[in-house]
Amino acid sequence: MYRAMHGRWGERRWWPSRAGAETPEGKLEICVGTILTQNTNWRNVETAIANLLAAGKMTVGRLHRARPETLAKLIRPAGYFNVKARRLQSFIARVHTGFGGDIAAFLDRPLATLRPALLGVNGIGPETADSICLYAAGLATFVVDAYTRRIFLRHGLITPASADYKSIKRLCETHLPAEVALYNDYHAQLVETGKHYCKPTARCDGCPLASFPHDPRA
DNA sequence: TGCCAGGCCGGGT
DNA sequence: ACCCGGCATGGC
Repeated sequence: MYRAMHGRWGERRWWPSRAGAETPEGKLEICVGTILTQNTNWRNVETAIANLLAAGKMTVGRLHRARPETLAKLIRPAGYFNVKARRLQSFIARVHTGFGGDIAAFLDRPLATLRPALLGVNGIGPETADSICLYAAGLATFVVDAYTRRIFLRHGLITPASADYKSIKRLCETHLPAEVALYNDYHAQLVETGKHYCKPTARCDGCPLASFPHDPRA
């Protein structure tokens, strides 16, 4: 299924997009993006990120010191701007107080400690935590999202009873080599495929996965 | 015109 | 352990 999707869309080259995941600025931008894109179209998130950059707020220090209302105004296009302003600052607070604002140091930990630390931040759930671990920290952890669940359900790889986050994640990680580059692109492929062909209303026609057994109504 | 978007939290059963 | 309402803008 991965080869079919990759053949259709090509390498997705998700994060890092702009600054590069090697630089602290790039890592921070990825973390901010993961929070802003919660249940939100990436297009809107790009506008919000551009606003933060233009306002010179895309640093740990500036995000930490900014008033919530100021932040909310800048990230308005991303929706849920009040909750996201708070979530952004609760994340930044950990980086600021625990690691002197050094985002690279904050991320430079094994999965076994970084992931729980992220889950302890109010506003960071399993998907956002895994996205930060995979895309910003470069750790091999599989990211599960609504499209992953929907596609796997339609293809009978999971059942409604086994469709919880942890089960789907485990399924992927036990059947795939634990490679960062693969996990990175695989998640992106699922999202791209889902956006075009696996919305709540069934439109499987032309889907790169159409030749695999599936039930559009599932 | 609705429906949907790269979720998560808090309060209630 | 689930279930649900709330959060909100912008594009197709």
